[in-house]
Amino acid sequence: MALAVNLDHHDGDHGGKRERAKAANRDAILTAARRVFAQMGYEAASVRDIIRGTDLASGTFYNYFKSKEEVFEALQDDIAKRFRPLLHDQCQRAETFEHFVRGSLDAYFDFIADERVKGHIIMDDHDQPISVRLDTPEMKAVFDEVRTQIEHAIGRGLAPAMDADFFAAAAIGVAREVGDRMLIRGVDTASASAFCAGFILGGMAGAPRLD
Amino acid sequence: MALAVNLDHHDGDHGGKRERAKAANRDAILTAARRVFAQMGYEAASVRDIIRGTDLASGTFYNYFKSKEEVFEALQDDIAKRFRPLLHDQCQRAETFEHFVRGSLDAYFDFIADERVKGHIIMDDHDQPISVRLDTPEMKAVFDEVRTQIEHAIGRGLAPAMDADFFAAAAIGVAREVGDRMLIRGVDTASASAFCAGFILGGMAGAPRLD
Amino acid sequence: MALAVNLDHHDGDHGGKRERAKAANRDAILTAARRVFAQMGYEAASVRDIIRGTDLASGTFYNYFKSKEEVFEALQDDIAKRFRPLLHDQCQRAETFEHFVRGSLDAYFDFIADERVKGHIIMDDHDQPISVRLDTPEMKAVFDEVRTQIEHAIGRGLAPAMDADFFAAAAIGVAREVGDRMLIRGVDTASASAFCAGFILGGMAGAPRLD
Amino acid sequence: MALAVNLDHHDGDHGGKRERAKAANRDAILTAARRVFAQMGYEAASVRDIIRGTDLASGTFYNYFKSKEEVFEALQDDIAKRFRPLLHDQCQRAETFEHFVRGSLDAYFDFIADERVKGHIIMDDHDQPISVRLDTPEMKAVFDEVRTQIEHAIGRGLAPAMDADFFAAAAIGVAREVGDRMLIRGVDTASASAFCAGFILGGMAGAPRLD
DNA sequence: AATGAATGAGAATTCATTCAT
DNA sequence: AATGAATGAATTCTCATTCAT
Repeated sequence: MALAVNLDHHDGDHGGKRERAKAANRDAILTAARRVFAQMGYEAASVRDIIRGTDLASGTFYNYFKSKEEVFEALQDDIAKRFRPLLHDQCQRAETFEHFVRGSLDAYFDFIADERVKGHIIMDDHDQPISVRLDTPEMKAVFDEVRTQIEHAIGRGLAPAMDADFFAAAAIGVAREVGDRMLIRGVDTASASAFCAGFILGGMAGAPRLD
Repeated sequence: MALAVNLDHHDGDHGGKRERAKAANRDAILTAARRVFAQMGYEAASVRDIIRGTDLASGTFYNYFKSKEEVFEALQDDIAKRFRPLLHDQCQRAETFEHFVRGSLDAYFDFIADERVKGHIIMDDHDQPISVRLDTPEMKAVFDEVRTQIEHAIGRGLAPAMDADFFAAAAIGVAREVGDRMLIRGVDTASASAFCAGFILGGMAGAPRLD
Repeated sequence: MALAVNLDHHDGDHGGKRERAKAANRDAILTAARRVFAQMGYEAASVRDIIRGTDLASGTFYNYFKSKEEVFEALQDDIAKRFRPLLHDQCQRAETFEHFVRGSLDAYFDFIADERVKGHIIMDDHDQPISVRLDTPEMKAVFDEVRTQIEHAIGRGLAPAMDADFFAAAAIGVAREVGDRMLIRGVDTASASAFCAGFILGGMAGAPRLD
Repeated sequence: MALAVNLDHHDGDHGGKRERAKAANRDAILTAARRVFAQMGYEAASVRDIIRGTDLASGTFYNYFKSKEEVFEALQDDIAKRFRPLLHDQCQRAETFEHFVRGSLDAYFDFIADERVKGHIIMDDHDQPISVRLDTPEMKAVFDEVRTQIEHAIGRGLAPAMDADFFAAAAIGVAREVGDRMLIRGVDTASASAFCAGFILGGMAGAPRLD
């Protein structure tokens, strides 16, 4: 009689080959999707484009994601998970609004430079960097995060009484466009961040007050 | 059904009906394209969608444009032609950089408000305004125009010695994002323009100098 | 000056090549669908199977029908249009229920024999006739028609007081199964019809009365 | 997840757990298949649908059956095994053809009512009963069984000299269609059976004689 | 020049089946 | 024997583009 505990070896095989293969495939899809979205933009990209960027068969995509949208969301989560702590740290330490702004900008520019280094920002046919796509899950997630933090900071009274909504929009606009320029001109996070910080803090001083 | 302008077949009157019909058909396509791009976005829109928004037959499209891309470019030209004079007037009159900035912003916000009034900005399912699509030929053309003028102005020495490229990027970023917000919150060009002017001029003051 | 009435030659070109080609294509699709449904059954058949049975390109199917369902309905209409007059004539002339039954059965067996002669009933690999498929648009339409007429006749009091619903079901069941058998054994409409008439009229006599 | 019956791996006990587990898995597949076929119809059902209705993994299906077709056949056998004794009992006891007919019809209507009670007959979206699917292994098997018995009975001379083939077809047609109606109207096996018995016996009397 | 049907490549998705574990 | 991920063929449908009329 079999008294040995019957370990069902098929169950939670978390360190096994199967599990590792699954994780690898999921990663392969996400990586391909990141590249494809960056190259073609989210709208233009098709599920086929994503799987073509992979060794996997077409049907395999659907073992992991139901649609392009779901990959998009997974990427957003991914980015948000990586960026949020960076930003959060900066915010925690900030005692003045200037610290907050500079810290956030440093986090942002470091993040996009890092993304690029990881190859997530792609060169075009003439070896020019394709500027960061605005319609990419990456950027959506980052900007949402930033907007939230800015509004939060303004809510805490770190900044003067002004139109918080417009202010957040303006600050994001500055960082986004300057970041874009920076990637085109060549990565120099320090000067880009410094420029933006000066601009945004100056802008804050110059913007109309609410009474 | 032949709803297209009906042509006589007997002559070659180049300044006559035929020419006018051609212009009318071209216009019909451009108008439909504008609406379709605004509603679905450039990527999602198909040539079919454009001709469906027209009384013309599908084949007729190709008598006027080779592809969706070509329509896009034609629209950009179109917009640029309408926006450039507005902007140019402002620039001509400007004696100080502040005048130039305020004038340009007024021109910009008036332009996007006007675009919206013309129905080019669409309400979504919940009757919320869909913010101006950034991936629209309209907006691409406008930003290019603005960038050119800003760089030109900085080149003429109207502004202090600073990173002109970053400055143009920052100013565009501010106008773009705040314009977007404004359309969501409700059109109020005066206050949006004032906010941006204050912000950008303040930003200029705060941004790092070049030595 | 062109005073001639400008006939738009693109409009209702009902006798032209275009129109003839359209009608021919539509017919080709319907014919192929008929064959495919008869061979594989409606459920098993795919749109691809239908277009493969045709010289047309895959996309062309969708110029004529939105789906397999729509072809099915077109075929049903088709059949109903051809069978209804036959049945109707029989019904008009019938003065007794027996006449009605015999006339309807004659019409039915003639119809299915005719369908078969037209090649709509297919031989299998061993050259055996594939019995008429019950799940074919043809047969659905015919049975609906028959059921309607039977219920109508019973409603007019041509038959004794009995369960009209069951009676119609029974009569259809007899005709359907015997027709099926006949096609397998070899077409002999006279004896099949005579058998069914005798059976159904006897069945009517033997079926329980309603009080 | 391993929900399948958990096997010991250490022995070859052919009458033991392993065998019982195998039978249980086979049963689980058959039960799921029965439900799925009844709900979606044989053609529309996929192997995936069947295994989804099971705790088993997809690959396990192929340890028991090679295809959907094989499950179909197994179900037919299954049904035939359950229905044949019922029908056989009736036949054994029958001393007259009338007894045989009534007994068989009772067996048939009891069988389909029973099938329905077991939940094998499904309600549609409007809570109307979906009539017994004719394309189900259940029904195929039942009709084959009935046909065999009828032909056998006629062969034994219990009925007058008539076209046995057509007679069997007619009787089956009546039972099938009336059974279908009954399920739609509401189960009342006694009256459905009585109607069919009267109809078929009357039909037999009325059908043309062979000389 | 305008028409609109035909074309066939391509996209999203599902599914039967295999096979390493 | 059971598992379930991977596979790639098959299916439905759309679309840009061509071309005979």
